[in-house]
Amino acid sequence: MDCENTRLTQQRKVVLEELKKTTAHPTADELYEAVRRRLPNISLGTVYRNLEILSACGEIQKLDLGEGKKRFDARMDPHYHLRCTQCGRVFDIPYIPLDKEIENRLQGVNNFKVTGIQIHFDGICEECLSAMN
Amino acid sequence: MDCENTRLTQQRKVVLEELKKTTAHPTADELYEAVRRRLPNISLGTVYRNLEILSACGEIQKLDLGEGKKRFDARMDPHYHLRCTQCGRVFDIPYIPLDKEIENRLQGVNNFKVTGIQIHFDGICEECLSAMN
DNA sequence: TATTTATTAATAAAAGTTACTAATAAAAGG
DNA sequence: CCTTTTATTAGTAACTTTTATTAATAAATA
Repeated sequence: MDCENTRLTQQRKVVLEELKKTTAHPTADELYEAVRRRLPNISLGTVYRNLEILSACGEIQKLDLGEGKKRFDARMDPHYHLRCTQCGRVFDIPYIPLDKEIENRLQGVNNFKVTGIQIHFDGICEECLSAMN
Repeated sequence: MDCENTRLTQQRKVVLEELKKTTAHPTADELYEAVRRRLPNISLGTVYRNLEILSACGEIQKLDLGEGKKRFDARMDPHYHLRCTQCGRVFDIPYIPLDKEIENRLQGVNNFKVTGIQIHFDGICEECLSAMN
């Protein structure tokens, strides 16, 4: 991906701005709805393409939590994600340095070159927990 | 899911048998191709439905490695998966008890009840590594 | 054997995502 | 500036994976 010859168009700017506004880890479609309030003529394909470019260029993160659709996150510092199996919302989990440790423990057990470790959590959020009582 | 009133039909039996034959972690479509050699009239929907039932009843595992499609695994003892980013194949990685440790380290940092930890690895397999030299 | 109920093949439809195309807008060159 | 080049856009079609529908069939039960 050629990130140099990329133009910060109005559409791309608004997609990035709207994603930065939220911590809800929206899907492409949810973000499309938000962006549409500012750019009513934007098309869903444009949102998809810009999310793709932004994540390829390291401006945002593309998440796959096993839901059959992708989510997006403008927060780029190390942290994990937990998906509430009750309400479906996705929350941030503070980073603890698991990756390094896992990588160390993985040395020697196989003949692969490990280049990435994907970790996420399923669980029940605070709100759903208290609603169960 | 009601696993008691379930019938071991010919179709379901062959789907399970074919999945048990392989360590390739096939997709529904790949398994459909394999099953079709024994049951030429089976339909893709039947394969999908039986994979769903078998995994809901704990006979097999449904995997999501972030490819936009699911994979299936008849191996049910604890182990991890690594996807080769070069050739796309999925390999088994011996289990090391990370889950318990992670769960412990996660206590207290948040207000969620963690019910599941999803881990998988990206990397380059032995074959692709040696092909690079 | 009759009856109930799970399952099937075939097909359509849904959901998420990507590809295509002519028109437009941003950057670069003169 | 004005022209030319090139990235990007809206609109739409198409694609991939998966789920739902339906009438027919097969397995279990009575």
